[in-house]
Amino acid sequence: MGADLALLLLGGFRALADAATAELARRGHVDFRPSHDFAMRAIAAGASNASDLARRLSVSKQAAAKTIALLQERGYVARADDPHDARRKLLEVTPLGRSVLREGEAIFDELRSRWERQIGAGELTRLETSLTTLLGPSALRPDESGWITHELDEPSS
Amino acid sequence: MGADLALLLLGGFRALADAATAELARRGHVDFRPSHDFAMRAIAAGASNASDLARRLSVSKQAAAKTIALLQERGYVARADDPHDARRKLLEVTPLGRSVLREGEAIFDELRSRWERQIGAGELTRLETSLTTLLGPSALRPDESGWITHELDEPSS
DNA sequence: CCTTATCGACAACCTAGTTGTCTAAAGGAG
DNA sequence: CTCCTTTAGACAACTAGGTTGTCGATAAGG
Repeated sequence: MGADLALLLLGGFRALADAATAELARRGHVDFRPSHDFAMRAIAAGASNASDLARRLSVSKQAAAKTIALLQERGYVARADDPHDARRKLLEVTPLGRSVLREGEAIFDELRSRWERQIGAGELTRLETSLTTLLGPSALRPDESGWITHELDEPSS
Repeated sequence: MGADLALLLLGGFRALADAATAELARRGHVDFRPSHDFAMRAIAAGASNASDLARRLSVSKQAAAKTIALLQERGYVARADDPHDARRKLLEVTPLGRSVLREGEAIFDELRSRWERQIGAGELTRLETSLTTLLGPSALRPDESGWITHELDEPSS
């Protein structure tokens, strides 16, 4: 049935995202969600102020500002005055921010390896190839292609 | 990279869910989201009151009550007094509710066929088999296995 | 009969968004 | 150099979809 396909895809994402969130929490990054990761990556990739970040994430400036405030509060990004434009506040990823990004990548890689061991490297590559064909390569660039997720709930975990 | 896998799965779900939501809207069911569908199916499957629905969806009674209020307001479910228990309000799926469920199924089936034409029936079955292996069969029963999604955003669409 | 459990409603709050309004600063046209 | 427009970011007020805690009414069991 068609709906089952959607459920499988969602279930797959949630399994990975929940496991990653839980593992990050275990390592001290409590409540660091996928959307925070997206935002951090956009900042690391060059979004140097709130308005720019908003554009890259395709959300309102206000939503971006709230995310920045949260990331700043937790020490993942820092804001400084822009010497060339008094309106702007320059965004910067802190060492803590860089470490959470690195750890996030490592965790996802580890989760992928786990799946590889379960169904085989070939089968997993095949799955990725199929999905890439279906979605187009733009699916991998959320911060440039104009979609962003709402947060997915933490289950009982 | 591991994170890409997660993005592909999320992208796949979103592609299906957004297309289905848009198509339902086109057919007159405006703002009918996946979570409404989950709730309706749980009711159709026997959740006959708010507390029961809450348990099946693994959310609080209050969250279930809000969803019911919305579905009732739009005419998808009806509530009547329970003759055997004055505390309960019996939930019932209206003809309109049944029709939206039928249409939802048909739309998802059609979307799946479209994917089948793109990558081939064998490849799609393979993808579903892999995901089922990875997630276990419980992934297909969201209303019984204890997870529910937050809503996913409508993108620019 | 009385205690305990359950149903559904209420108020208050959280998170992650939205739009609209506003000030201050930047920058281009004349 | 001065206007006019654009931009950055902050504020308030709102929405959706959740949460917890409280409460009154009803049901059910010792």
